[in-house]
Amino acid sequence: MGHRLPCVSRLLLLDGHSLAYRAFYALPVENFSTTTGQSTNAVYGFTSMLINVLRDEAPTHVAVAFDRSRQTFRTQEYAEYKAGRAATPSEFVGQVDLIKQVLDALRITHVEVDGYEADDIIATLTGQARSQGMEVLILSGDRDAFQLVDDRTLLLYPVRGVSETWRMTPEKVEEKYGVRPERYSDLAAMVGESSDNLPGVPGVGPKTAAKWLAAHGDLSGIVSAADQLTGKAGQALRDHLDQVLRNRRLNQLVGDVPLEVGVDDLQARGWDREEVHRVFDGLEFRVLRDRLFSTLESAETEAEEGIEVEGQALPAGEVASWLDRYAGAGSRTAVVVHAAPRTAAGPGEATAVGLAGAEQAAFVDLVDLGPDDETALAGFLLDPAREKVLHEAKGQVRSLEERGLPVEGIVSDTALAAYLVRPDQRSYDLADLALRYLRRELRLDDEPEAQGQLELAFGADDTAEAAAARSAMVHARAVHDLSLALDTELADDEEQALLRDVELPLVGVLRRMERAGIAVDVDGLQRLEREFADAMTQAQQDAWDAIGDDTVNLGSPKQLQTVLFDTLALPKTRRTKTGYTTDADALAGLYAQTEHPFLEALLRHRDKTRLRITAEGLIKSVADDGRIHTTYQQTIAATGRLSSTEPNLQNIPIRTEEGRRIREIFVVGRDGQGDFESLMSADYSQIEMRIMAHLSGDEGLIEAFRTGEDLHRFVGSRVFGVDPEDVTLEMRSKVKAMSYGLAYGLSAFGLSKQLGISTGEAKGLMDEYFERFGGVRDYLRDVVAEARRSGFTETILGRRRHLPDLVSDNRQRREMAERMALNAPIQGSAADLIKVAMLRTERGLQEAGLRSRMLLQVHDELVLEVAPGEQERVEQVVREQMGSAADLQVPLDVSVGVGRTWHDAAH
DNA sequence: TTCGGCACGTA
DNA sequence: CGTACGTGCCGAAG
Repeated sequence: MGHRLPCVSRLLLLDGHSLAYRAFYALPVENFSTTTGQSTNAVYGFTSMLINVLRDEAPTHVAVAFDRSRQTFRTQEYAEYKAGRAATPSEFVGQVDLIKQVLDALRITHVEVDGYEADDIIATLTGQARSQGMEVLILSGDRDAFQLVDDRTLLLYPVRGVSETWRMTPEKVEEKYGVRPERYSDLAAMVGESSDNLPGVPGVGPKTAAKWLAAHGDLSGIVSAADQLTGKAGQALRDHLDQVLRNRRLNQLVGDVPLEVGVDDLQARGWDREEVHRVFDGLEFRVLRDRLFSTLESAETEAEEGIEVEGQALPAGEVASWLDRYAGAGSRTAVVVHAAPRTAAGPGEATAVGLAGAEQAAFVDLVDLGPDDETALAGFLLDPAREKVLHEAKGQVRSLEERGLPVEGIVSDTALAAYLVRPDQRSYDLADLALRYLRRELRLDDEPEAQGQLELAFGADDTAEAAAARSAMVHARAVHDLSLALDTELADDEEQALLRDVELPLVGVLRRMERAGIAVDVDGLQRLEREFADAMTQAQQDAWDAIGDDTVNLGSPKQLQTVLFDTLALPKTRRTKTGYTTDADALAGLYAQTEHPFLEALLRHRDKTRLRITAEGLIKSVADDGRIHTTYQQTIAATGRLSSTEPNLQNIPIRTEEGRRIREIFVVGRDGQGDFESLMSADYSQIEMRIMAHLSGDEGLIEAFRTGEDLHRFVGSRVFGVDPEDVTLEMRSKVKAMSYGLAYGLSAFGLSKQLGISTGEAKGLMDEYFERFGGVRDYLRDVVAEARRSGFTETILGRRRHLPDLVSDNRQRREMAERMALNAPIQGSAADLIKVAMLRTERGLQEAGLRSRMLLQVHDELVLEVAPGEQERVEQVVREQMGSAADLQVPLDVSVGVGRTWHDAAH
């Protein structure tokens, strides 16, 4: 795709020292060291740049030039050349040798010559390459290299860290400095170069120098005309003429350095895989090694081709024999479903399936399926011994079930597997996965490559049916091959087990929960919606009255800003990208300062609007059975949590009394067998804090949970040094905010903001906390350090999240990744636990022969519908199964409530 | 019509 | 300058 074909030889030259220095100062040294204490930030940054340029530019020849010593002809002429530089930092020492080891492993030539600088070597090789008609790319952070740029010699000049370079063409040099590249050294001689300790002419900057060069051609022209130069700058030049000419001699690169290698010796060779592993292991560069292998190996592979598939649309009566021959027990068969479009009445019913085994694919039309074929297909789908793989199995199975074809024996879901491999992708689209893991294009329809053998099966008469069959079989082939490829991509046995024992079985649980839905008191909901709407209108009128303007749209932040900060001239709030925030926090702050009635009405309007919209959305979601059926997304949240959509039932209000009223309309309902008795809500108390106690092994926190005392009271007594009974409500709430904040990477600043206290007080609070709970402090520090080393975080069940930004040279991104690394094991382990709890609870209910069923999951809470007479037994199952989902160093506390509505079941 | 930004609900 | 989500509205872009 991106890389060029090597018709013309392309030589890539790197300035090893300047790039290593760039990297050293761009990446925080404290974040890059091996367990033995060797600093590696310069090696990391250099190697990262090297990989990027190899990937993006696909050179045919490569060399890296290094300075050998500071003694060169330049220091002989001018002792102060490059003097005044700070001594080489001790952490940098030794990294250049490590870089050379990396280069050796990659079989990239590096060159250094006594008495010359890297730039001179680069100039010499550039000259040789140009005379042979090669294109040249130079990657250097030294501006002296600008003089080498021409229409076939491009300079990649790093800006901002190690991830961004400017492509310096002659035009770009001229745009930046006002002169062509061949005149850049003349300009630099006058302007000076502080990094080389070459002083410029006082009062002469790039603008003046460029103007003179434009007028007089080059530096010698300027020298000849020096007497005619006007102004102070002209006089200054005359006064410093010797210095300018000396600068010019020094910044002239040497084009004839005696070298032992020639351009032909620099041809890119295959790299030494074993040596790469050895060197990268020693450097503890796991992320970078992955990147190296994936970028360089993909460049080596052939251009992507389409999916090849062999198969046919099965004629009537042939389904059984095809299945026996190509989809027997012990082999793996991909199933891809074509479904009718989803309607208001329900999900789309399956109309056809594509199948693919190891060898052959097939297409089965379900619309006019004969009884024998139906039996054969149904038997195959239901047989757990005949292993099936699907992509996004939940929806596919749902369509098949609608068609009366239940499925058992699913051994992989390619979307779920890909999610476990890389949990923070935006989508797991089949075509994307095929490209990424199979390096195959998932082409459809008129692409001849995808047709292949299929032409034979359908002949020239390419009907719509044939196209559908082809598409289904190509997809099935992709799913089959992907499922094998993804098996090997899963990091280890633990992740395989996570897929097999947790995520895959959960698909069925979620499907049943979605199908069950939750009953709704529609009349009550409509009354509520009206009530909120009326209150909203009233609030709007009050707000308009307060400012004497009934044209302002209170829902428009832009118009609100005009009212607040122009018309009312209130104090400015926190900045956003487009202006000043009007969020509830800021408005409340303004109200506290000014008590302006508009603010009160506006906040009330916000509240009521929100509630009305929530109620309205729920009304729209009620299905014909009087219930709301959410959809759970299993591959969205990078931490491993589920999410809920259409509608989202994981963000139903609970914090305010008014909001809680919405929970009253979620009520106990009935199914085909009759009425249920109640709703039951069971949640883990302080699950994330318990996981933090477990993962950190902090004795204080573990004791807190084992004593069974109120957690925040216990922690408060330690932090404030008082007896538990003397912990005031204020102390408790501060400690509570801090405890939860810690799991998100909260800073003292953030804590102070939230609690409305000074940063100093917040800092003191955190220090005191960490003093008392040192295990937590150590854990939070170590978890980030470990993730930085390995490149990923891990949960209790081995769910990984990769965080390459932990080594970003961009501070914002790096610190964001650090907070993610801190939070992911905690939030993710909690997600692991509740998923296990769901599996066990469903199995427990089933084994106990109970009709009661699970309806909702809200991260740490399960909502169940309890059948008459089953309450006690259901509670026992739920407590037991949720409580034993994992064996932690602290008990898992489950609290249970029961009631007619979700609100009443809260506790 | 599409999309980014804002605001806000939950754990 | 606290993590993870989904949704609705506005207003600028198309």
